[in-house]
Amino acid sequence: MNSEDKSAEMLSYKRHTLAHLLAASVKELYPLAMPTLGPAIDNGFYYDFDFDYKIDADKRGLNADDADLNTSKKSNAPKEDDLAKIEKSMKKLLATWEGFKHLEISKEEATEIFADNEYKLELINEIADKGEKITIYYSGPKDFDFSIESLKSNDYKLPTGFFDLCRGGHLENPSKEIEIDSFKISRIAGAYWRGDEKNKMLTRIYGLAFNTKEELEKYEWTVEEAKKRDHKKLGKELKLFTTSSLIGAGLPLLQPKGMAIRKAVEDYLWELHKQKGYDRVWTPHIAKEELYVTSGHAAKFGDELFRVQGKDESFIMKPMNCPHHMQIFADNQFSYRDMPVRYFEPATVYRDEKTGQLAGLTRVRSITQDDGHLFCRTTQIEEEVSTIVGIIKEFYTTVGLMSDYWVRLSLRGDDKSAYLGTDEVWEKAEGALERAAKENNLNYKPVRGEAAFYGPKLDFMFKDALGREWQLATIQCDFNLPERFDLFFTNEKGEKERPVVIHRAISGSLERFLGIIIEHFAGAFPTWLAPVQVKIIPVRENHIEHAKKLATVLRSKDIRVECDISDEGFGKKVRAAKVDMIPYTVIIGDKDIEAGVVTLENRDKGKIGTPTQEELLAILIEEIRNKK
RNA sequence: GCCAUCAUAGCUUAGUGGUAAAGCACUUCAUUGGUAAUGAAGAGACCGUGAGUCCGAUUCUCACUGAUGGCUCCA
Repeated sequence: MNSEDKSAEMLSYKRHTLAHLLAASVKELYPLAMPTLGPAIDNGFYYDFDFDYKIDADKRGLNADDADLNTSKKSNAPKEDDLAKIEKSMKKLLATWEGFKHLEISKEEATEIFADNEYKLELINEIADKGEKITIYYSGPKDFDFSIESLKSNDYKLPTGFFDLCRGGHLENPSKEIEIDSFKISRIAGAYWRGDEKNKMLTRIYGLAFNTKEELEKYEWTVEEAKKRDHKKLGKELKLFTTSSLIGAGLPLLQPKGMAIRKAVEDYLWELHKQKGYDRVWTPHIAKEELYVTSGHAAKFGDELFRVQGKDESFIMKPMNCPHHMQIFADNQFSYRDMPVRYFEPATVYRDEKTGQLAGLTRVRSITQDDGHLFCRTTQIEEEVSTIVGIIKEFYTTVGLMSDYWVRLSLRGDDKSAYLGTDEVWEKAEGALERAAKENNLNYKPVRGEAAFYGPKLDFMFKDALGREWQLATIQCDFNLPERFDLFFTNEKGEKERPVVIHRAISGSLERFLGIIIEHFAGAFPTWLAPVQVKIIPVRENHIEHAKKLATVLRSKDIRVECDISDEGFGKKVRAAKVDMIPYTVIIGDKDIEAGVVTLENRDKGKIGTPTQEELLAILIEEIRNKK
């Protein structure tokens, strides 16, 4: 083990130790709380408790008042205000924790010790079933000692410390090894037992922990910085999008400035596709349920479908575009000479996501996919996939996200019966995808068993400013839909041949993509994406006419321009342009008008020079065309 | 959906059991200013919606709506 791994391991030990300390403090402050699980995590630790555990007072050695408290309807869980108290208690307790001791016990002994804790019992059974050793870790002062008998008669707390069912991995002497200000309790949240919403919701207390106080502060600073570029905050400040409680949760509205960015992305996407043989199509937003029964989406999306009741018929808001595109294909009599057939449509679909899952632009109920489907022969998969990979690389290189990505090549698992399609088709498709990934030098990882039941796929993962990983672009082979809709074309022999469908999306969803690039650029968009590309500032009121004329000329060249005609001081107008992070500022005053030029400045480069109108146009048009 | 926190003017926030304050933005007037906020005045809020407690609620309680964070990185 190298030193880096070693120190990472020590940090994880420290975090795990703190999880125990948290549980011990909570048991002191809330004797009725039932500890469940508490691991070390990326930035610290957490511990889940059941604060409303129905108990048998006698069994747990508690008095009747405590038991009564536990039967009241109101939750006994601590509130956010109580976290400081818990943290304080932890810091006090830490000084007495000089070590850990452990004891290996039998399943029977463990069952007896944790008889009143159904969560621990579940774990004990699992451990025993796996044939692993059951161990109890006890922490406290140096000269402590404990026996199985003492554990049986106590509720986690022993006179000198705290014990828990645990597999180990702690610091040897917490009181010496943990800097008191290098951890803190950060927040409280609900969490289902084992993450399954069918289970009871527990109360999770999160803590942050790092090697030193400085590292903890650095982490908190990073989080603060990340918040500053949060797309929800910037979207509001820069007037990119808004929401309305009258319209509903998860249904964002794009302001003109947000739409300008989206349009630039959309146009670029189409530009990349139209030269590769794609055709634009358009499909309505609702369809009969039958369509989705045939496609299988009705079963898959279930209660996520929005239903629309007409006078006599009922419809469904489309959750996917694929079935619609299948119908467009089916309307034709294609020959093998026509293949591949490629459709492209940035189309909005609707899914009734759980309200708690909705967030800003990244998780919404109206999703515009830059969707495309192509129909081809198995022999054409590789070339088509390669073309799409090329588009993806070009697109993400342009927006500057290509530097931190990886691609998951999702392949069929061992149980072949779980997948649709013949071995031959799967092998061809998987091989084609992998070759396309290789040829294009993608940083890809094959993952067995990750494929959809209908075919293998390539998923592109990119990281945003907050370090969160987003699955954006995707290329999926589909052997299912052509089957379900009985699609075919005529081959060389005059026979019906089933095409393979390839689903592809480059940005994933335009809403989510907008959110991600807002954070990626922290609002300072490159010129081609900027909602306002040029701000014209007349120095005095009598320069407004010149400014407006120039604005008209720029606008006629499709340059997004704003003219500051407010009656404010010059300095304030300059500041406003900077605050809005507008790429180019053009200043027009007496000096400029006399010389027949303008003063041009750039957000990043500062003053550029004094070009003539023609020169200005050339500079801007060149930059926008090159997507800078 | 569930847990926690929150909701006051367009935005950011202060405040109170007796119907509210400030900054920015906005409007008007003065100012004609060459690189990050000219000055003054004005207008703007039934304090998210609905109910309850109270003589009286924006403030306390409940419900609803919406926002934010969290909901297996496993003993």
